[in-house]
Amino acid sequence: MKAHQVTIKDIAKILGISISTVSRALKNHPDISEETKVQVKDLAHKLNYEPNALALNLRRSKTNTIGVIIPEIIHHFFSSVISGIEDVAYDMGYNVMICQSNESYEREVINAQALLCNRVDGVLISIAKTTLDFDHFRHFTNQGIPMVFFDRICPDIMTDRVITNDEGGAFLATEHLIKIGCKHIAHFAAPQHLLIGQGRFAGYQRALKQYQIQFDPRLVLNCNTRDGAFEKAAQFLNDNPDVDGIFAVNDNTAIAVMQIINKLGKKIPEDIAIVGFGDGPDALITSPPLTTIEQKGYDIGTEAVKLLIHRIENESSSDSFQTKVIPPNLIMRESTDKENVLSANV
Amino acid sequence: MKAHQVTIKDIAKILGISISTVSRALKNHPDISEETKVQVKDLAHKLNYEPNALALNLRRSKTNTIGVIIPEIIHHFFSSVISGIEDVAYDMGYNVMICQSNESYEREVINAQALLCNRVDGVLISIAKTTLDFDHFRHFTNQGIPMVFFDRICPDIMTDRVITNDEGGAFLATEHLIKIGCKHIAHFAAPQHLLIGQGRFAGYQRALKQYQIQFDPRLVLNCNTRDGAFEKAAQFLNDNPDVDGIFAVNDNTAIAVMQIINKLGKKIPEDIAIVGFGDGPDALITSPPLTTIEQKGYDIGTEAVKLLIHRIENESSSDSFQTKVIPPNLIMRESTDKENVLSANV
DNA sequence: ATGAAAGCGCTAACAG
DNA sequence: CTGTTAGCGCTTTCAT
Repeated sequence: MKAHQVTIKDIAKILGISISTVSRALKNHPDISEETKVQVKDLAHKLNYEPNALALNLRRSKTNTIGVIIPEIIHHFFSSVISGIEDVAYDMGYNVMICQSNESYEREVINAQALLCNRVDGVLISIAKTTLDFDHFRHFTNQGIPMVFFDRICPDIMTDRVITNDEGGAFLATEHLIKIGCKHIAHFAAPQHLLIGQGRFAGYQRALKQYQIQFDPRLVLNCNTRDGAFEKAAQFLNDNPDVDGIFAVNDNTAIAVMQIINKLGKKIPEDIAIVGFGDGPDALITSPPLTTIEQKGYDIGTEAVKLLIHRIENESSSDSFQTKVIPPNLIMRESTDKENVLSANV
Repeated sequence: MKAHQVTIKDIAKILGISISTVSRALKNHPDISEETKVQVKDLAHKLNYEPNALALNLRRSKTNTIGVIIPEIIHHFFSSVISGIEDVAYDMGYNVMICQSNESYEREVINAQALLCNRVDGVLISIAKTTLDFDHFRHFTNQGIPMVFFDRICPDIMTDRVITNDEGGAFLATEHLIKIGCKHIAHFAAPQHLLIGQGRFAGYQRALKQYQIQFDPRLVLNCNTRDGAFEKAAQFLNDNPDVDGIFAVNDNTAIAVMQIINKLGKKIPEDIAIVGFGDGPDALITSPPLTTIEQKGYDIGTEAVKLLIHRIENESSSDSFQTKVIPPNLIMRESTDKENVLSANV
C-alpha cells in the first residue's frame, strides 16, 4: 500500500544518469546541460518527487525549523502570537513547530527535549506558570541554539526578549480612570511572584502617586481569573462601597467583575468604571464593551521571531542581547465612557 | 560558538568502544553487559546527549509526526481541536506539526507540500474556505500517507472524517426555540455552497416541518459574520417585526445580533429569543448569556487523531473509511430563558 | 558536462 | 558480548 516515496536515485536510474547529476540538475547547477536539466525536472514533476527534508536537514545539520513553547494555544493572546510568528517565519523560509506546555513544568521539559532532538534552529518560549527551574532551557544555549523569550520571560537566562510594557500599560489604565473622575480605584491583581503581577501593580501605584491619590492597600485584591472574581468580587464590592473604578489585571477578570456588577444592579460606568488588560475580542462583546489595554500579541510574535532568525543567521555576531518592549495602547470603550463621548458619535 | 551536538560516535570514541555498542547500550539491548550500559548511559547523560531525530527518522523512514492543516489557529474552535489532537498525539508518542492556511488556497498547497517534504506519517485537515481544487491533498494518498478530514471535509476524497452533526444541532436549536413558544423564527445562514451552511439550514427546516410551522423564506438571511450582522440585521428586524426567535449559524453572528437587538431597545429573550452555534467561551459573557449548540472541538480533535494514528499503525488494514459524527448538545442559557428557569435556581 | 565516493547520525543484519 | 558494514536520501568535493 505505502507507495515508496520517489528519490533522486529513482530518477537517476530511470534516466540512466548518476545521482549527483540529478541532484545538480534539480538545483540548476550551471555545470549541467540544459537538456539534462529539462529531462530531470520533467520526470521529477511527473513522479511527484518531493525532496526529503529529513535527509537534507541531516546533511546540512540545519532544519530551517523554529520551535515554539507556549502555555496554551487556546488563549487568544497566544494564538495571536503564533500567527505573528508563522507569518514572518513563513516569509523567511522557516517552518514552525509548536508545543504546548499546558502550564505544566514537566510537559515543558519534555517539549524542550523534543525540540532538541528535532534539531530546531532556534526556539521561542513563553514559560509555564509552574516553572521555577530553568535548566531545561539552558540545554539550548549549551548546544548553541538561540532562544528568545516572550511575554513570560526567564529573568535568569540571558537571551533576547520581547515583552509588553506592563507597568506602562497599567499606568495608562489607572490614569484613564483618574482622568474620568474616579476617586476610589481598586486593583484586581495577579500574584506578585509573577512579573506581570508586579509590573501591572507598579503601574497602578505610579499613576495614583502621580495624581496624588492616596494608595489604599485595602483596594488591592488578589484576583486574576474569572472563577476568582465570582468568588471574591461581590464581597469585595460590598465591603468597599465607595469604589468607583476598577483596574483588573486582565480582561477575563474584568469581564467577570462586570457581570457581577451588573447583577448587583450597579451601573457601568456611572457607578463603577472598569478597565481590563489584553484586548482580546471578548472586550468587544460585553455590555458595555470593555475599555482595555491593547496587548499586541501578533506584534510580539513577529518581533520575537525576527530577533530569533537574526540570531540564527548571524551566529558569529555576538551582539549583546536585546529586550524589545512593545508599547501598550489604551482602547477606550463604553465601560469607562462616563461622558457618553462614544455613543454621541453614533 | 555553535557547540557540536554530541553523537553516539563521540561517546564511542571517548569510551573506546564501537558505535553500535553505544547504540545498543542506550536502548537496553539484552546483549550488552550491565557494566557497559552503565558507562555509556552515564556519559551520555553527562554530555547531554540527545538522539538526533533526523537521523533516526531517515533511517526508519518514519517520523512519528502528524501534520495538521487548519484555517486559522486564532479561532477558538480550531485551537480546541488542536488541544485535543496534541493531547492524544503526545500520549501515543507523536509530534504535531501545525500549519495555518489562513483560509488561502495557495497557502494550503504550500502547507501540504511542506508536510510532504517533512515526511509526516499522517495528516489532519480542515480545508480553507477558498479551496475548490483538491489535488494537493491527493498527493498524500498517492504516497500512502493517511489523511483524516475534520469539520471542513473534502467530499471528493475518500478518507476517514470527523464532523459535527450540523443538521442535528440546528434541529435542536430550532426545536428549542419552538418549544419556548417562538412563532416566527428567523435563520441567519451561512452560504449554501458550504456544507455547514447546508446542514444547519436543513436542520432548521426539519424542525419547522416537524412542528408544523410554515417555512417562510423571507425569514432566512444570508449572514454569518459579525460584520455581516452589523450591516444587515437592523434592517432585517425592522422589515420583519414579528420575528420572536433567531437561530444564527454561529456564535459570532448571534452575539452581534444580540448587541443590535439590545441597541434597538428590544428585550432578550422576552421580545426575541436567540440561539447560536459553537459554544465558545464568548457565549458566557454576553448579556444575556447565549444559548448555543456545543460544538466539541476538543473531542473532534481527539477522535480525528485517533482515527489517523490507527491508520498509520495499521497500514495494511484496508478497513473501509469511517465518518465519525460528533453529536451536538444544546446548552441553554438566558438568551432563551423566557420562563426564568435559570435565574430561579440561583 | 558528468560520475564516484564520502559522510551527515543512526540502526540492524551479519560476523565473530 | 562486541565490532564491522551497509544503507536511509541527499550534497559535495574530487576525479575524469
